[in-house]
Amino acid sequence: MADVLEMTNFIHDIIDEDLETKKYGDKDILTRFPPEPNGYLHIGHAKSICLNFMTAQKYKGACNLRYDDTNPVKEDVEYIDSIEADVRWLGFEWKERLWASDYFDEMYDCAVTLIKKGKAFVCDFNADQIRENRGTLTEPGKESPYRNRSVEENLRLFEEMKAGKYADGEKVLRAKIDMASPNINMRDPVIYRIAHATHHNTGDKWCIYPMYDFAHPIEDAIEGITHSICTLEFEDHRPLYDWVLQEIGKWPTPPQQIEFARLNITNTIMSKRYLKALVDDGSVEGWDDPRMPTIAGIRRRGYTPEAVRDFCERIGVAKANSTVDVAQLEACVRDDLKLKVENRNVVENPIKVIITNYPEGQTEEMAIENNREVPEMGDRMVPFSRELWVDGDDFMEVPAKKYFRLFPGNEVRFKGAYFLTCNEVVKNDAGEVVELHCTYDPDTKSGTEGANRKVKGTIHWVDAATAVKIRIRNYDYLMLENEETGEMELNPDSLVESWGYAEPLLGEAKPGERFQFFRKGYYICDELSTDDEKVFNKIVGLKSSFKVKK
RNA sequence: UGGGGUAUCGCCAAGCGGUAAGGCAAUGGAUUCUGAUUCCAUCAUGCGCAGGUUCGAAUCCUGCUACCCUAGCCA
Repeated sequence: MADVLEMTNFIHDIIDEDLETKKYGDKDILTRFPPEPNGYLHIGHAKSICLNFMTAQKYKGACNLRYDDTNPVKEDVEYIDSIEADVRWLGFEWKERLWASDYFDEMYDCAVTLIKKGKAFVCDFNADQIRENRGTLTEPGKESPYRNRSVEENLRLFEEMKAGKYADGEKVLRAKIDMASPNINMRDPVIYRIAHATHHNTGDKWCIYPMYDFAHPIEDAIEGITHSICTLEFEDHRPLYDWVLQEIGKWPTPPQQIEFARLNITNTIMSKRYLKALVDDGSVEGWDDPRMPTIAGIRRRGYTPEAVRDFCERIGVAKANSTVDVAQLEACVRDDLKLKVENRNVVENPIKVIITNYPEGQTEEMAIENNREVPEMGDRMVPFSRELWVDGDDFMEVPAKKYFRLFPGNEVRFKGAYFLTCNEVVKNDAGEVVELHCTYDPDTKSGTEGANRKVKGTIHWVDAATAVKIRIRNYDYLMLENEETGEMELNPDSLVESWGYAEPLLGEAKPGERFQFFRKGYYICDELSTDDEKVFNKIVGLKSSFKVKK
């Protein structure tokens, strides 16, 4: 775990001050996580979830889960289940689960209030006309000719909009603020639009729907949110957020919006749109493909919620745009897994080892610790006999510099067993190494005096007679940064399937179980596993200062 | 070109006028029945740039520069 006493950030500073000045009286801190139900949550959302829920926890307050479902044409209930599962998986429980659409009545009343105050008007402009009159970044906009309609007329027209008298786009309700404002969001923004669409929650009750800028502050205020935390791009919207609440005037201590920088990670694309494209064109196997940065994906990949939470704490919260090195995430995963997970012997690209001086037909049960760092995990018994498999990476006919595993004439320790010396290399017609003839030193059995002799290399092995064949899905980054262009590109080698031999115990692995494959990395038994074939996903590799050059 | 933000080690990030935390990465070394882990050590006379104020500035002032957001009836 990160060696941090207590994570704080600038948002906590703001809250501390608000508490000090009793800005919200004796009210508890209340935050909210407000996803729009239009896709799967990703690791970027995890940052927001952790921020909102952990901040609430820190101040002994609470956090609501609220679906921001104000646009019926873009949203779908199919995402609801995954969103809730993801938040819960991360280890958080919301105070209330709410829908923005439940406030449609109240929002309508708020709009009427604005109209009555002369702060909102019905505009007959279409989208193009509104854009043409909005002005530019440097030039002020022009006021709509409908801007000065009487309160009575506006009331009547808005009522008619609600009643379905007009087609989509025919009229909108606009806030009457300032067409000359340097902040374009304040140039009479649209706050209600007409959309004859069936809403997943309210059905056909409404044909007018509030815009985000109008709806969100009201949603927050109704729930009594104290701190409405969102991402940086909404900074320019804050004056409008405050304006809406101020003008409606129903809430004496309105919530305040605070913005922070969204998460970017190297070799990772966070765009929902892009991720959806990968799913749709078959580049990945689905939203929960273990290579995806979605929460569903990293869960299936074998990452733990503890690791993700730790990551979110370690990276901090600030307002500077940044891109976190993916190694930071991986470090969190390794840190969490290393003390939780048992070791297993697995070999890939296997090479047969025959111990020429070991009695035929004999088998010994070798005790091997499950996790050297955690003795409480105990030992397991692994069969050892005359014929074994070793990993293709653990033998080099011509050893590289500083290579101290198996090569002709070299003696190495077979983890938990004996010292073996490679004497003879047997190749097939194609010149590939298929078999190694070795001799073992009977006086070096693990746990005995003779095993204390120093030897440079220790490798793992699998008993050939009892080996279990498994399928291994080795993952690399889905996206890679092109070194020349800096652009992110799909990595064609993001999934490399292989097979290997495993010690017998692994044949009983259950989906979801995680292991460290000795010397290789962390793996999780995938959902695809059957009794006949076990499938393992690579979670993350071990750090290694030695790479075999092939 | 208006407005709003942000600039501290390769990557995150503390710092809020008293002389640059921490994490990741990297490097060197020790231990090791995983080249893992663990452990020790190294890693910004420097805080976008240039001036100024001050006994003292990453922190205050002035002027620049770079990057991000912003002209949806999306959120």
